[in-house]
Amino acid sequence: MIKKETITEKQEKTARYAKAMGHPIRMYVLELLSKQSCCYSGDLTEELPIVKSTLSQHLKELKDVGLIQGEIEAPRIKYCINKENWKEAQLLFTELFES
Amino acid sequence: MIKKETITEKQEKTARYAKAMGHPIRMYVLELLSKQSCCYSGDLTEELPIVKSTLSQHLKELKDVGLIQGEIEAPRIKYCINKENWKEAQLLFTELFES
DNA sequence: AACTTTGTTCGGTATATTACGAACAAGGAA
DNA sequence: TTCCTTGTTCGTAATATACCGAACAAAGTT
Repeated sequence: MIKKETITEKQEKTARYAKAMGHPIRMYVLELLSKQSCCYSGDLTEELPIVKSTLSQHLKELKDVGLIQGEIEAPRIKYCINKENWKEAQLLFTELFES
Repeated sequence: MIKKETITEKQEKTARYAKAMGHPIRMYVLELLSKQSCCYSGDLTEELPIVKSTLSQHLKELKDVGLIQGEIEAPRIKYCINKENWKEAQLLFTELFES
């Protein structure tokens, strides 16, 4: 965490979102969920060249940063975009690119 | 590098840009350059809480991914946005968030 | 209760990232 | 030529990331 007021909270937040998006697997999941409303991680394990434990870690990262959310639908978990934060990220990136 | 056609080239590229943007220092530099047309890294060293060698590494990363470019203006180097790639990144992120 | 399915956590390993200071290179100024 | 300024590269260290397989936990099925 940078502590010198040169860097704004906004920049920190944008960077945090960008970092979470900075991996092909996570980018894939985000794009999928942004078009498809929801998915189950079992589906992802089949499509993606990684084992479930690794996928779980990537999903956790996306959850931790707030870009997705999971809802238990036993025995599976349904993932979707966290619309509020997704919108925030969209705004942050739009502002960045338009300035 | 993921090699299983699930993940598209576009997603790989977007993730690559996102990763480069995924650090507060680099985000700061990008935002500055996107509004200000150019800057010199000496200015950045004064504003930012890092030493010049660390800054040099961050700038190299942004250069390597193609988001900025440097022009020698001895004895300094003038940095600006690489407009072509910046536009590409903008497009990729816009598409991602709008889909 | 025993089994199955689904996903997380743990332990371990390999590689990448971030950071610093020292040393080096390039070029202008004295 | 000898400084000085600027920025890169090198060596090093601490921490983070990415990945796997095995073990574990939760909850529905048989």
